[in-house]
Amino acid sequence: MRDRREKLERLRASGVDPYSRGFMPTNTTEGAKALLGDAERSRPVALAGRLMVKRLQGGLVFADLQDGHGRIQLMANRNVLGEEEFSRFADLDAGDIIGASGPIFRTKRGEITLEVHSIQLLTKSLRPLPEKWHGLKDVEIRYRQRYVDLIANPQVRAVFRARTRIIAAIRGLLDERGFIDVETPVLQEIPGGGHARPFQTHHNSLDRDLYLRIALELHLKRLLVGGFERVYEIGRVFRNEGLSPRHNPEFTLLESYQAYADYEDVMQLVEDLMVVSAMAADRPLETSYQGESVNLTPPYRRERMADLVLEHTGRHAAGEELNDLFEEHVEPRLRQPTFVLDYPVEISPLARPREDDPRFVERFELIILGREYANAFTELTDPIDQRARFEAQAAMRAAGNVEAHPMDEDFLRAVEYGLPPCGGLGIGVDRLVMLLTDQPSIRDVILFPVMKSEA
RNA sequence: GCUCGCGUAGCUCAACUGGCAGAGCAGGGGACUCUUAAUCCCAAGGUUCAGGGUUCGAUUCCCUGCGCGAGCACCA
Repeated sequence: MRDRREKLERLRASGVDPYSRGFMPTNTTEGAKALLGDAERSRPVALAGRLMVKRLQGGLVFADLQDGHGRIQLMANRNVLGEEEFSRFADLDAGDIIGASGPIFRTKRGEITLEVHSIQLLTKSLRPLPEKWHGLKDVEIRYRQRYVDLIANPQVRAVFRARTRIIAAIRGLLDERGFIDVETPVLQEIPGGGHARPFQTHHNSLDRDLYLRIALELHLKRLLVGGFERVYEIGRVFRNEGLSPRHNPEFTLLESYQAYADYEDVMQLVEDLMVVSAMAADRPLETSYQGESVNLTPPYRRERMADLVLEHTGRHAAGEELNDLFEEHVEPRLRQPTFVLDYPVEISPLARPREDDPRFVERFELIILGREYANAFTELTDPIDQRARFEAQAAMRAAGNVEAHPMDEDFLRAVEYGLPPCGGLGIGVDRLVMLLTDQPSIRDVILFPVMKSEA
């Protein structure tokens, strides 16, 4: 650090701007490598990136230049560059961002290399890079200073590129099927659509408390009332809960709603989404997660919750007890993709009851490796029933259950205008990305995860 | 919030039952015209997370705090 500050001042004194501009690369490192083909030398190209490793060898300097796409070796030759520019090149530090120009050729060892004919220092780096061989391992620094993680660990960049591709593929499929991509409020008066403690905030000029949304559901359904028949949103939601390898207080949720569909149709959609997502992540359907093999090839097994609980525990149960037994005894044992069907009505205040047995609703979750990846139902469209469900939740709330669903009169008013029969879906995007990039922690798929204050 | 583990140089890691805190890489100086974890020589680099305690002596043992991780709780 100190040495580099001094070097910075020396550079300035010698008339070099250590934070210059005006350099435009003609190619990426990968593009430049491809340019060579079978030729001995290419036309001159201009590349820009971060200098990663420097190897001095007398009158030659080899260095690796890293850009957003990859790396290429640079070679500077004293006899080609001239004494002055050669020593300027040799004086560069690992971490500096530079522009380099010259033709591409192959070294005697066969490495595709740019022969440096001119260089420009674009940004001087004042801090040393992590160890070149072991990279950066300290997870605390990796998460707090993700920029360093991304410089030092190319596989981390690959994970986040895969994340972006997965989300693009999801959008692509939904767009193609006529869903429209919408944005609904993050700041809400009534944080509904799920069971979770919200973050509270305050609007100063309205002098009113607001909450960060915990789900997307109720606004998306209002849009179905309004006449949009297929909508979806991929957006950040916030839940005021503990942290774990599977929980970050802010995370990305996909929710979609499709008029005139039911949960059977949504199961089909989920299977299709899983396939396009895996493809986008370059992940085969027969794959593994953290060493455990899993086959994502549809169709997925479909089982009623009550049947699964009976099978695993020998017990007939209903209501919340059924769900508790399921979570404790069944869910952890469901390793291959399974649609668990027909949840108790008590824990599903927004879902449509089964006609043949109103103790249950037309709801499913997709469980893979003991974890939930999707939650969906045939939506409740009866405003009278919906009001009764909210009132039941409000009673639980009054009894001290802070996560019971709050009453939302405006939502009820919307449903009273007429919500078309529809199927809704929610998918935790971060957890899906974890599965498809084989990452053990949600922090590995969120660029800047929530951390405690730095000491 | 609870339990357990971890915290040593910029980075990756050592340091026996408590006995002078070390190496590699990075950074500094030097040699070297086909290296690619370059190599070789020289010098430098520390609040051992913080504070307290036990001890002749603490990186090591004890307590408290902070941070990180895992598990639990919580989170349908």
